[in-house]
Amino acid sequence: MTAASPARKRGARAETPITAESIVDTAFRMIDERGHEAFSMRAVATELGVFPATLYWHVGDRAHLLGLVEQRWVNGIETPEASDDWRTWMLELARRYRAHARRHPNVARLVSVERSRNVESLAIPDAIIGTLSTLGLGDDIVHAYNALMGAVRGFVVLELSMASDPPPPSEVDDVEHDMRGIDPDRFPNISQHFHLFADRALSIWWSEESGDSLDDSFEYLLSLLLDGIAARMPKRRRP
Amino acid sequence: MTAASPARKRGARAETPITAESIVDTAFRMIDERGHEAFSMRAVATELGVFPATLYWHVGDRAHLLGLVEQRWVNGIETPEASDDWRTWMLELARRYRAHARRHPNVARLVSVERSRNVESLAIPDAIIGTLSTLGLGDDIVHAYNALMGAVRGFVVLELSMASDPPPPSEVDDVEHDMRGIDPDRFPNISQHFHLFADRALSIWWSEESGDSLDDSFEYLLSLLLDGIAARMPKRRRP
DNA sequence: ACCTGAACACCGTTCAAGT
DNA sequence: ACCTGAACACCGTTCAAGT
Repeated sequence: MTAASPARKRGARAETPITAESIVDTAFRMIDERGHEAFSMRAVATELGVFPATLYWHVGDRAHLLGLVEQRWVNGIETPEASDDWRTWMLELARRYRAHARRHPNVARLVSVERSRNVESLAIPDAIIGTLSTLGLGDDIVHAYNALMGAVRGFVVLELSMASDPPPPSEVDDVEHDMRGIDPDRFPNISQHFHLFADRALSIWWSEESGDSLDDSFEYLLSLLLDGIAARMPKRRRP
Repeated sequence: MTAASPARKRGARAETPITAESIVDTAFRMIDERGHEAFSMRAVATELGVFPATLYWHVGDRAHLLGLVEQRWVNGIETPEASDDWRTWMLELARRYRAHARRHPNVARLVSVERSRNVESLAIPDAIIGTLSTLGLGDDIVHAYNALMGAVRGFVVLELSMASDPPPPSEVDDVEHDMRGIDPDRFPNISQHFHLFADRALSIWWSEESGDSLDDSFEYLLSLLLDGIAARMPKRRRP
């Protein structure tokens, strides 16, 4: 039986008509549930019961489809309602961003490495710039923006790249063993502070369950960033 | 003529013997010079004049080869000599890291997204922990480490993902046009501050030449991070 | 120990041809 | 306008067989 080929006549329409939306839907779900390795144009087509070429008619090529998946992903992030305190607003946005990324780690990771220029996903940048523009930073506003954006998104990407590329369960003990057995002569400092860093730090990490262990580090990073920006605001400003 | 298949007898040795090192060498160079799309197991094999299976004997599979490429890449970063001022040391390391990444953007980007658990590439983490451990941060040392690591590496990854996935020259004008023509009603803040952000900010970027435009933002980020850590050090410490 | 040669099960993408 | 069916030029990986 040819499960891949839909039992339909040449050129005939599908029972359930294929739309760009249904394709993005399916792609998102496949990546989300089964990881980036499960995603391919052919696999999406098979899942929808059509031939690969059909996708190209509706959404263009693979890169374009991933752009649409990215859009859907960022649209899932709700910008916090305006607040009179810029810090709580920024803090809340950063937390929501990270929470959303951790809710869909496979999607978040794939879209953050494959594409980055998408006019449709500028809602969050715009909101951040809006908030920063009230602080009187002058031309430094662009640096504050880049620093926040790069640090927060970057932190989350790195975190995800560890969490969603876990060693196969069969090897997790080997990795842990390697880590615990690192040469104290080559890596004296890691060895000495191993109890603090073990499975709790970027690059020094192996299990999958320790997912919340970077929560405090993320908060620490945010306080560094926001304190620093606050310190660079002009002392007194007129409304 | 079959340029792909080496003119050699079944089972015969290659003239120039293939080593793991020569394979990593070739893979690094191909990614570096021609981008990640030019890299494949088969392409590396062809370049070396051997059959694909040969690579598997020497370096294992694709993921393992990329791990070796990553090692070679990080080994290219020289840790600064010990300094009595932790800030200048940390600053110098961060600058070298970014400079090295920008020297080999294609490699840096590929290895930072594909693998992240490599016992061989812990030299830099170890050095950072060594420096941080002199500051008296207590258990916060792990958060300082994660914040620095995540922010700095993350910033650079995002920066590279814009620089090394440039729109094809044929489309660069379209992208710029799209950016300049964004709807002021949807994105009022970007529109208002467009002159500051145009081609100088993450997600608001199109050309390839504007590569140095994030230099100042990177320095700004570093000062936020280092100032913040300094402020969290105990006021007076005994030697 | 090291490499060939072939095979397997996939990819993304294009295109003429059908309805 | 929308989809099939087939084709093209690729992948990563495995494995028996050679030297």
